Amino acid sequence: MQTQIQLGESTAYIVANQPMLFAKAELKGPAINYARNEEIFGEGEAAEYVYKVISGSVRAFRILSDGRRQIMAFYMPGDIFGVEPGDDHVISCEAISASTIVVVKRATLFKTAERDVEVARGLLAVTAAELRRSQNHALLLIKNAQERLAAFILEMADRVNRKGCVNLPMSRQDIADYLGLTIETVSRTLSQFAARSTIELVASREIVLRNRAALSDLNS
Amino acid sequence: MQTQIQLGESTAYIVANQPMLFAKAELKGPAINYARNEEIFGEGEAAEYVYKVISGSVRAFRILSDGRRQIMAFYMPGDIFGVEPGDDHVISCEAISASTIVVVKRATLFKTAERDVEVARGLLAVTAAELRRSQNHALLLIKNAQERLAAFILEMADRVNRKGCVNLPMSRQDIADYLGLTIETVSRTLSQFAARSTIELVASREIVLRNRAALSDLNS
DNA sequence: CGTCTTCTTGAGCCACTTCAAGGTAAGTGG
DNA sequence: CCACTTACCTTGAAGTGGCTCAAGAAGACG
Repeated sequence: MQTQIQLGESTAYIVANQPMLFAKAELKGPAINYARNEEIFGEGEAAEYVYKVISGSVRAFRILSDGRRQIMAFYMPGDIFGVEPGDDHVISCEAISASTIVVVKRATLFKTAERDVEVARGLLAVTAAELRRSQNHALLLIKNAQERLAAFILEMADRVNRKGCVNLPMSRQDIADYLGLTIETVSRTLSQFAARSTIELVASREIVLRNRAALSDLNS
Repeated sequence: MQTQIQLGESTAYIVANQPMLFAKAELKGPAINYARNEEIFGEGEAAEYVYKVISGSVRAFRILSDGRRQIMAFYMPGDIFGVEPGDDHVISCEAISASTIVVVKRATLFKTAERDVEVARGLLAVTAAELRRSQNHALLLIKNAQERLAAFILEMADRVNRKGCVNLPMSRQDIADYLGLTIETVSRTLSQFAARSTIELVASREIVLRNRAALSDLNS
């Protein structure tokens, strides 16, 4: 099993054993269902669990004092999240759509890592993948609107690809908060892409890539 | 020993054993001197070593195809850098000023981590600290120019504080590339802060904080 | 069918960028 | 020690990309 990580225009694969974290019998936990927009954990709460998306999707975010929201990441089926360095969560997570999520006690995981090298490696791999993701995100935030959306569409196409049709679980507001733009700019830029046949807006949350090269060019 | 990490307005301490990574006899490596602007490693190179700043300072950055540069982090004495998940560096590092840096073979470190839980924990702590740093950086990039500079000054004040006088090793261009602004906006904003006595510009790279509360207010 | 949410589109505005010029500091060679 | 060079920093004026404000369209759902 491999974990895919975006590196600018190229795509690198690191042999990550993240799934192993949840493969060991002792690390199996219950699957929990979350409703649309339900909070999974909030900023400031004790980080008691580690999570894995089975179905649905999740947004991880932070809120500034004046209400601005920065979405740090989206998690799709197969992704692990909630691994944080400190004892408390500094980010919040919510289900974007109705989701099934496996939870594992963090303490158990860390204790197992002390004696099981595989689990320790897995923990490091998860954290490292998260770091890479965050660094790519920071790189995205210095680009202009078109470039940000191109990067976003390509990222999503890689992650939820179904025969060329990209199905977005999140709203325009979620996309805007992820890309550091306003909802209007997101909408306008997608319309521009559609106007020049770079993409096709089948539905507001369903995109077909018509000209991947044009998007890649924008993705520096 | 503890590692300090910025979390918006509050400051959290995690019991990180990063120094342990370099405390073990077997992990000691040679100290190397780098000249101003000398490359320590470049994007695409094999990640053979892990580094620790003894004196001087370092910038870690990525370059987009059109030449835009994003500085991901600055490293000061005591900071460890170069720990990357993959086998190749995806970022580049250069000495900002003449610097002394200890280097340790990555392979040795990873091998030691297999049997020494302390070292494994240290590796995880370094990576996690880097993740936190990167996430805070991403949060910074959605703010306006004043807020970004306030955050930057406070971060530097915490890291290189010498009796209220903050000595910046990096140029305005470095600051601009770190904050996702232009050099002119950085200069103008600092002048604004000085005009309203929030800071004092003793020299272009020497700042005295006159009104920390005003900066904290801007730092959400 | 009506209500609520989400998305799109338009017009004007503003924060930051771009372009341009001048100032300051440090180093160098005569 | 001083002219000269070079790198770096500051400030001004004009331009612009994305934001704000506003209104309407398209879905989703009971």
